[in-house]
Amino acid sequence: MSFTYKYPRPALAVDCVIFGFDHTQETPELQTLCIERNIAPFKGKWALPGGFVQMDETLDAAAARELKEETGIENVYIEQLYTFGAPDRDPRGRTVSVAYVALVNLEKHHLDAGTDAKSAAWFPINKLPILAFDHKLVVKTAIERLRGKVRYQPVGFELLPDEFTLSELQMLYETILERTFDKRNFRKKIDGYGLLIETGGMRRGKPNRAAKLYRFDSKRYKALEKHGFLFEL
Amino acid sequence: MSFTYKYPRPALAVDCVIFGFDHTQETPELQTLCIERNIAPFKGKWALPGGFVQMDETLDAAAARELKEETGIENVYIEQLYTFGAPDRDPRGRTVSVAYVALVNLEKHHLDAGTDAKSAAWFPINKLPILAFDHKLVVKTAIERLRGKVRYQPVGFELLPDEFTLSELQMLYETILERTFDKRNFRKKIDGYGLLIETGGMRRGKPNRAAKLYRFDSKRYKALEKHGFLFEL
DNA sequence: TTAAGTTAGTGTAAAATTAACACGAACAAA
DNA sequence: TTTGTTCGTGTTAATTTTACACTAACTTAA
Repeated sequence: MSFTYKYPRPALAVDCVIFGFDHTQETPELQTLCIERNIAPFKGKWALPGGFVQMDETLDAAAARELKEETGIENVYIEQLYTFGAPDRDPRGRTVSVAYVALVNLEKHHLDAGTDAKSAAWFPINKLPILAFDHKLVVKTAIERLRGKVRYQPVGFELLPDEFTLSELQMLYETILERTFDKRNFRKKIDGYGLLIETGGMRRGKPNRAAKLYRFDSKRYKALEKHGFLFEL
Repeated sequence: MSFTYKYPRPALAVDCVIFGFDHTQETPELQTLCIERNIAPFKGKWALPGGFVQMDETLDAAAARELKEETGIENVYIEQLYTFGAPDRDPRGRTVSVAYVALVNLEKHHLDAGTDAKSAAWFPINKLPILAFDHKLVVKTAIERLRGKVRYQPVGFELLPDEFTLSELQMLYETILERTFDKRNFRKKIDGYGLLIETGGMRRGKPNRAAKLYRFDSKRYKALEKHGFLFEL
């Protein structure tokens, strides 16, 4: 390969902020998956899963690969967040990191599925440990992005199981946005978008009235999206 | 410097989508500044201003530096957009580019101010020339970001001169969002935010009634922003 | 089997916001 | 002084958002 630009280059990494939500908890919290580093720098400290970009893969592919390698998670919603490039953010030398956000349902993604899972753990976003590098800033940026995004794009469903109840959906939004919604108004609004399909199933097992299960109609959303459809919560 | 990661690294560049708006035109269009490349690859083709990131500068600094070097523009609004990393996007070899968006007022930023200005030109976003690399995609992404952002954050003012009329402001929003607003409703809404200050000056010179000049109260906006203030158009 | 406890599911009315709409005032040029 | 053009201003109807309470359905324990 002939490349005219031969000056020193920063190393290029990807890091993933993985948001997990457990709809089975009474008072669920938004959680983030962290990895305990077993090499220097920051050996023994918690950090976001991530690693270096290879020469022949896209950034998205690198993020998906690292996600799978370090946590066992794959086939989930993932999108680019922001690129962090402070010259001193990695003590080993100049490293620029393209951060990604992934959304998963906690029930589906048990940690024991991961290759390297012993050193991984979920932390509620309000009780994060001290993180390596500038990962605290990365998580903060990711939370802001999620809060902004969830209001005008129906990505919240990515945090729920395929089938969910309306109460679970409401709880999810209340958790992310740190506010409450009126139950009837919330249902009216969601109903108005026509994006949920009753599956016919019911959520049973708790000592109260069973709740109908729904799934998100992503086909219909994609069709509407093209014609300038606006989701807003 | 001891750096444990010694594998091949992508080159790292920054590119700038500079949006310019000329409020003096009768039917203004949003424009983008392009540079005619004088080196291979894509020699003689139009491209976004940009260049490689140096080892000791932040990404923001690299974007600001390239902006100044290639266009003479400095001290303007600039923010990171997205990072493009398709393996084949640069024929010289793997190059990842962190794209930025800058907003300027066309009247203020004449091209002759730039060092290298002879090869730079503004193009209306609907009449862009064929662009080098994946810069068409970069511009498309930038337009989408601008359209989304302008509606819930008062960044539009960056495209106007310091003092502007309400009609100019309305025309700006109509141009960006490709829709019209009712004059009285638009003014009512803008007025409601209390973010404009009458400067006392008037825009004269046209054969019609003179218009009051305003400036954006960025101090007040910053103060309100902290307490969860919402701008929305 | 029945009672107690808990969450699911549903409608209406008031308040707030948004949308529609027209004309006299002010200025420059002819 | 007339003409052409943009500036600046309120009200009403329509729509959207908010506030609010009870019965239904299920499980568990008595």
